[in-house]
Parts: sequence; C-alpha cells; structure tokens
Amino acid sequence: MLTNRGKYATRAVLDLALHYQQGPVLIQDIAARQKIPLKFLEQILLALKTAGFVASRKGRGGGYFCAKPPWEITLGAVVRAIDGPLAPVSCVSQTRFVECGCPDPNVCALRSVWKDARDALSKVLDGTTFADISEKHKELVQGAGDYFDYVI
Amino acid sequence: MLTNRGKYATRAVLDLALHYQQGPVLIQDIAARQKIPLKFLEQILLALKTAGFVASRKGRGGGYFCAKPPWEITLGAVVRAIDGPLAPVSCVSQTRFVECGCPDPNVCALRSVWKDARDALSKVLDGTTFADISEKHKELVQGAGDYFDYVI
DNA sequence: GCATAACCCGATAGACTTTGTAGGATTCTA
DNA sequence: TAGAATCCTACAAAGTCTATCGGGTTATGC
Repeated sequence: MLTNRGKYATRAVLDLALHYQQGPVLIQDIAARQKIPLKFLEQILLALKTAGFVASRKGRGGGYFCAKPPWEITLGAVVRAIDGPLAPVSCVSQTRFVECGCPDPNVCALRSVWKDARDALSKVLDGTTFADISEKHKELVQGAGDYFDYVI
Repeated sequence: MLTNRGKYATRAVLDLALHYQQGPVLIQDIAARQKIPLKFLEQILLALKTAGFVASRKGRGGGYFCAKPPWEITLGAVVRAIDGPLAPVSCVSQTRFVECGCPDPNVCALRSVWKDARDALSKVLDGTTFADISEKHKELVQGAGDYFDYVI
C-alpha cells in the first residue's frame, strides 16, 4: 500500500503534467484541485523537486512545473522517490538492497518469488509515464458527459 | 514492502509445508529454524490459524501443521491475511475496497494503472502455492553443495 | 488423576512512521 | 520596495510495528 504522501505525490505530478508547458502552477491550485492539504503538499513538492521531477520559480508569477517532459517521468520513479522501494522485501530491491534476515539466503525459495513480484510491479509502474496518464485522463474527461465539469 | 510479520508468516507456512503430513511441528522448532522471535511467532501462527491456513494440536505431542495441502495455500492469500490488501491504493482493492479520496473517481486516470499493478502482483502471488515454494526449496538444497547443512 | 507439555490469549511498552500543522525565512518580480 | 510565492525546520498527535511478558487453557502419557 502507498502512503498518503505517495498518493498525493502522484496526483501532484499528474496535475503538473496536465499543465506541461503552460507556465508555473500555484501550490494552492494543485492543493485545491487534487484535494491535498496545502502545507503537506508543500513538503511533498519539495521532495519531488529534490528528486528532480519538478522545478519551481519563486515570487510573483512563480509556482511549480515539471522539470522534464511527462513522457520521461515514470510512475515507478515517483513512487520510489516518495515511498521507497517497490520490492516486497528488501533483499530483492534493486534500488536499496538490504539482507532480509532469512535463515539462509543461498537456499531461500521465497526470494525468487519476491523477485518475480517486484519485476511484475516494476514492469507496470516503470512502464507507465505521466504522459500516458495525462492522455488517459483527457480521454476519461472527454467520455464523461459534461466536459466542463472536469476541465482543468 | 511487507512487514516483518508478513515475512515471518510466509517463512512459517513454508516450514510447515516442508513438513506436510509428518505430524505437528513445535513452535520453538519453527522459531529456531526460521529465525523468528518465539513469542512473536506465536501471535502470527494464531492469526494464520484464524485465517484457516494452519491448525494445531495442544499438549504433549502437539504443535502446528498445515490445515490444508500446500498446493491449496497461495502466497498471496497468506500475505493478504497478515499484511492486508495487495493493492497499492485502497480504491482498487478487490478484498477491501475503500474510496481513496481522489478529486473525482469517475475521471481518475491513475486508478487504472493501480489496477494493473494490483493485477500484476496478484498474478504472481496468487499463482504461487506453498507446494511450488517447497519444491523450489528442495531443488535449492539439492544444488547447494553439502546437503546435510540444510536438511530439515 | 496428576504432572507436564504445548498452545492460547490479552496487555502493554518502546520505537518508529505517518500525517499533518505552524511559523517564519528567503527569494523573485512587478 | 511591497508582496507574492516558494523554502525550510520544528514539532505534535496519532497510528503502526515489533516484539515481550505473564499467565490461562487444554491435551497427553504415565
């Protein structure tokens, strides 16, 4: 399960992806649209900035925007940056390997299954970019009766 | 990431699967072999019993054993019972659906990706039984030089 | 029937994580 | 230079996780 932090982060990046190349977006606007507590979102955006997914401009006319094109930001990368490894146990994590404390790593039959699980998850999340998700969002909005209820 | 509870649970069930139809196994033996704190393991086995995966006999000659054949116990079921839903967010959980608080569920493009992620994870974990894992364990033990170091 | 083996069960404590909130510092632009 | 906006640190409340403790209950074998 993702934490709220993780969910909020993905919603925030999606919001920025939907405004790609439309100038900076205000934190308070993201917070309002995405239903995220303002001050909590501040922290999350800061973390996303440190991780290199978003950038910001201060002062009047400032705000946040994607630091790179949405098709180069994967869902997996954002989740990892905010909530940590995708792997179900640390001993099969490619990004942050740590021994898991099992009796004998050389004869651990569970490990290969955890590895498969991590790979399956990674295949989906690392294979999906925020450009894909933006596209999907626009389709859904088009299909959903009254377009103007959802326009951003 | 699984909790320790979850990791321990899967190791405990595997231990019992490896002793399937060989009579009850003592908690303390499982704890020693699998490197699990004894009293913590007690709690976990109780939970696994409530969930129907294992059964027990009290008194002298007692212990724990699989409540059903290992090929009918999936890794996914055990993980869900101990650590909760596999789904990355609650709104795509088949076992414990809860709204996730996103702005508009009807137009949530993230949701379908989370769904794919859950399905991918489920495919691996629900597709693997403790008979499979036992089999794998035995292969690994055979392949690992000195067989007698690992025999259970 | 009694001693003992073994599981059963609830309470609880310490550490850690999560989820925000608060308040101000800094920086940029008009 | 005013004020708009991000930046940064601290912290508190709540929850979760990881065990540990101490006894209660039940079955077995002599």
